[in-house]
Amino acid sequence: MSAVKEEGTEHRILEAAQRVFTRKGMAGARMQEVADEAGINKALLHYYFRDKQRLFEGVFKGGAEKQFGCIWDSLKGREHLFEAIEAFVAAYIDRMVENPQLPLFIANELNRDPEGLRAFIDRGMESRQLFLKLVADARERGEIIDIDPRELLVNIMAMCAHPFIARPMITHIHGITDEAFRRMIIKRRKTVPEFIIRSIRA
Amino acid sequence: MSAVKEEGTEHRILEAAQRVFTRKGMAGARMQEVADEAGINKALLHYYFRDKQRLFEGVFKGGAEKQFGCIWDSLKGREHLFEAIEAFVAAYIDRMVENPQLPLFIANELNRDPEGLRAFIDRGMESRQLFLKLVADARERGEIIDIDPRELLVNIMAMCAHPFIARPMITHIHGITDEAFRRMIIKRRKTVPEFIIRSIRA
DNA sequence: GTCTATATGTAGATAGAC
DNA sequence: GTCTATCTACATATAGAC
Repeated sequence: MSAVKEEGTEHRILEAAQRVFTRKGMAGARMQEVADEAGINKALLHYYFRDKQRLFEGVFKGGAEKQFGCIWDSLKGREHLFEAIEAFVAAYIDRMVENPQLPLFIANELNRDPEGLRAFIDRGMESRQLFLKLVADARERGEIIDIDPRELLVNIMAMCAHPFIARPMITHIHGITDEAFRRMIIKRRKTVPEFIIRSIRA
Repeated sequence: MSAVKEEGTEHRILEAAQRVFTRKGMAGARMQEVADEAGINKALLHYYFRDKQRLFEGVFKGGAEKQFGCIWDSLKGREHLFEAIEAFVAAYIDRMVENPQLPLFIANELNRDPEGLRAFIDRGMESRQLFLKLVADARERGEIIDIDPRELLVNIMAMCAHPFIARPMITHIHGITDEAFRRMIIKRRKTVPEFIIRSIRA
């Protein structure tokens, strides 16, 4: 029983911490709130994760890093640019739907400590190379116009991530409910790749 | 001299506070840091702005709200969609260049307290209406394809704001310097409207 | 492994001299 | 208007019982 319980508690802590950290950010998060949400007390938090920084890293390694990793992985093995874009956008949006606070959380922590999360970013390097190659190939075949591939990647990620980052602004200014927002996001799995490909097709 | 000095100090405080708040967010910002950066001490901060919350509001009213306001204003008086998009993107990027931390700051505070900043968002309502009308007109004239105008607006804002929000990620993953980043942003004043218009042109 | 109680540090805010 | 010194509150972290 003890082994099971240990895993169970640690897991509950990590899930609670992920929620609190992504809601409030590193600075705004309270250990007490994490403890409450995990159904334990503060002391036990420190028992499992010596201090706040290590708890944060525990969340990041297990959660955010893995989620973003599998977005990049969606590019692996693709041979055609358009197909790669569709897969990437779908993977990106699906992960964000699972954890809508993630993009803002990442943006904040990357801004707070750019060096600390270098390993996280580096995970995407290989896929970035593949993406650049797919763009170059498509360009050579005359399928797309001449465009800076780095800018293209920025645009793609912008259209995937931004709705989640600016969600309160979007729902308010367009006067839509959370449910309507969700439907809009689902639609974007299709409309975003279309939007991008229309723009770059030769 | 005293009147001048009062204005001078209050102004220096607001500028310092804007920098610290946008760097660290509301929760992460320290009154001490604001005081240091303004070249005064904490007590004087509280003399000018009773507490942290009011200091925050002082910064927001005078700075962020005004800056975003003039982005929306760039749409006023436009009669053609493409021209409006070009003006909007240029205004958006120019304001962000002046204050690169602003988008992340806004995103955070909107997320923290959606109701509190309602007035801020509402400032854009009028221009939003105009934008929707310009899209409808262009659609009627058969100049653009059939697209959800709200999604279009989301895409435009995404491409303007996201580079600033994800800046550490972009510079690191593409291995570019801050100077190269700046050049990329300047280029985007032109390339983003082109990208968008290519995508929606009938 | 989990709790209660407590120590320690720090940030926001005030008092009061000049 | 500006400062030094101080109070208070709260968050992180630890000690120690069970």
